Amino acid sequence: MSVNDRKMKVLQAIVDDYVTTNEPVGSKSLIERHNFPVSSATLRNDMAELERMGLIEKPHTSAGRIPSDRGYREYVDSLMTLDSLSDEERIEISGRIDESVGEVRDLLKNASAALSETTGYVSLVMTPKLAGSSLLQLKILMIEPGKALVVMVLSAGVVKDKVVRIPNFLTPDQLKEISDSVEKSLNGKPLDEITLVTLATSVKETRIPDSLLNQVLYETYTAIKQADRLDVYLDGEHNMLKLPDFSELSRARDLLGTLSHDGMVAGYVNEIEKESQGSDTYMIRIGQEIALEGLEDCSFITTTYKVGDSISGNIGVIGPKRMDYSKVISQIDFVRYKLNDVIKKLNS
Amino acid sequence: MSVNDRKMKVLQAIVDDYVTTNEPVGSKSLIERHNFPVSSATLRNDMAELERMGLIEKPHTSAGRIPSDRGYREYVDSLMTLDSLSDEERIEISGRIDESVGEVRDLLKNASAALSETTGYVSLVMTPKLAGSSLLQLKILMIEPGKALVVMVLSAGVVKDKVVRIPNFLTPDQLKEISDSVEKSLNGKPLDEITLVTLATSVKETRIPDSLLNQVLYETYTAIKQADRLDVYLDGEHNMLKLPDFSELSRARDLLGTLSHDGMVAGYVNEIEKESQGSDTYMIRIGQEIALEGLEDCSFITTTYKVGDSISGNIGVIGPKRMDYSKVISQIDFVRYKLNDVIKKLNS
DNA sequence: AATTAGCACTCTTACTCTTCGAGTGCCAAA
DNA sequence: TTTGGCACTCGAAGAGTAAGAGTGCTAATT
Repeated sequence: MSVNDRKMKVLQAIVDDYVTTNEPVGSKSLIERHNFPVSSATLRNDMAELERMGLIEKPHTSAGRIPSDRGYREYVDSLMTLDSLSDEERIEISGRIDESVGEVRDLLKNASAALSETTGYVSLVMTPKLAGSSLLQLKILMIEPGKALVVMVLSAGVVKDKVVRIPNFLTPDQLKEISDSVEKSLNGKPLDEITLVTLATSVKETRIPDSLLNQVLYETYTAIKQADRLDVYLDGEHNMLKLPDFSELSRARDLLGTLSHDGMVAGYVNEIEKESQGSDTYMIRIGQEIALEGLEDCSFITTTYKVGDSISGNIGVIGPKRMDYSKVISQIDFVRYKLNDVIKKLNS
Repeated sequence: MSVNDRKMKVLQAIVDDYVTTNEPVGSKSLIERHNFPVSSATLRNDMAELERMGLIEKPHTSAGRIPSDRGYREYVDSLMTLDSLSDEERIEISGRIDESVGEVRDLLKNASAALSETTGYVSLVMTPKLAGSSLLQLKILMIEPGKALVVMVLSAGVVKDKVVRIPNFLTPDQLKEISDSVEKSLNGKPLDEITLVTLATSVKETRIPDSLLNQVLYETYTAIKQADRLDVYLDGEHNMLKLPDFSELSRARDLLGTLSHDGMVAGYVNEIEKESQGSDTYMIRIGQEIALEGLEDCSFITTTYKVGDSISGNIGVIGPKRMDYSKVISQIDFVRYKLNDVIKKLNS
């Protein structure tokens, strides 16, 4: 084993130990726990070298070493060995997700709950990004005078709807006329290409007064725009309070404060997804790499789940930097697998 | 002023001071801050008496006094003077709630956000209890072969719907036949009186094979049952970490742990609502009175908002026992007023 | 050149001791 | 019933100390 190889083994051992014990690891305990065929003095030299390389650091002069952000990065990129889930965990997760009755919302919520529970960290599940999907059907149904339901069927079988207000004296027949011509002209159009103008030009020959028509079209438009809204299901925030990493109240406060703005988190996920487009399946951000206040001591692992061919949503975990990356990744992976599976069945 | 009156004034002053300073209040500072026309020694006697009565207590021998749960109770029931909201607060809350676009879900979420933000505590908004409301309309619409949308219009104008699966080869005409007869027989029925049997007997003369029919009826049934599900919007949990009352991590952990089970909280609200049925508009639980783990140092104030005549939902705040009750109550009151208002407009 | 033993040095953590002061209870006088 | 006075209690805060884990460096060894 070359000297360089050993240094990497040392880094790996430091990460592993620190992750489990949450204590800065010193040369002596390193020897004890792992069987390096060298003395502690040699490890001290190696560690000094690793520190020069910026992979580990000391909290203070006379303490052991902890991995730096770059150290974790090296670990995640090159040193980590992926392991697989235990059967109990699979069963636990499967159970949680299978118990969702019907609604996609429940499904995603349950997936998030399952993920936060098995990891013991914060989980994140976002609704699928529908902006790119297209409109297969659109129906406007009269509920009662003045009130209608806009029902949209999107590609990949997603159904969205919204109650809208319409002029009181609009008759069901008139509404049907509008509905039919709107559907005809929008059929197959990607959601993000639909504008108020598209809608307005879609209904041409009609005896319905413009003012009435416009109100209906406007409401329909808002319904369409609202359909592709991203919802975020964060779960397990309170888990963070159990971690020694956040035993300082101020850290916990900052973290939970930021997490409570789920829009911010969602925005960030979209951002990093854009950046790392097409590269790895898993997007891992470590410590300072995360551009969110209060998450400096966290790592953020996200990936995507699929709804049909072109539509996907995000799923991920926010935990302490000091986490068992390999385990968490396999946990996310299984949840994602189950999610894909259940959604496929749901839509088939 | 009789001696007894003064004792109550003293209690009031102690609560007021303790709420603002979070320090046990002693006889001397009491004299300084309020102008009692007596000496500190007299107050000491009064305080000893109040302690004998179980209204205040000492954290330790040589400290000032803090209100006991019973002390807070006395304060809330008899001593508190209600004050009203500042204009800024009204505007702030109004803005937050008015910005909700259309969906009831958004409205309730925003109301909850507004409430947690203005109080600085945890807010709770529950969806209206629909169990008692009745079914005005029910339509089952074919979306595509094998998939249908069940749309329900309930009393008070609430619209609920759910995508359900139906047999693949069921034709739109057959579905319409089922839909029409179901609607006819269920029209006006309270939700909680509808059972699978009711449904089954509603469709009698038909040429549709039983097996197909039953699947549709069963799915419709689950859609109806799901309609009256209670959702809970808790917000501002992280606010509790800012309070000195929860600077002990373990308390904060227990509290947030319990709050994360929003089903538990919802269940508790339903329970206390049942108990205090018909009494006050506001239900206030203080400290140990709250039968939820981790909320021993909290108070829980709830009230109801209205959707139409007979339907109502719950809204409330969970904060530290040591809160400005009068202020929080007026804040809840205003949010509730706005909520009632917006909902009325939405349904009109 | 790489490894090792040894040793002086550093820095945190935990504990003890002390002091300070706010607050109390109670007594005797008004 | 109220008040001044006083001894007493107890927590909070600060200082000092000892223990221990870990380091870096030097000189010897392989």
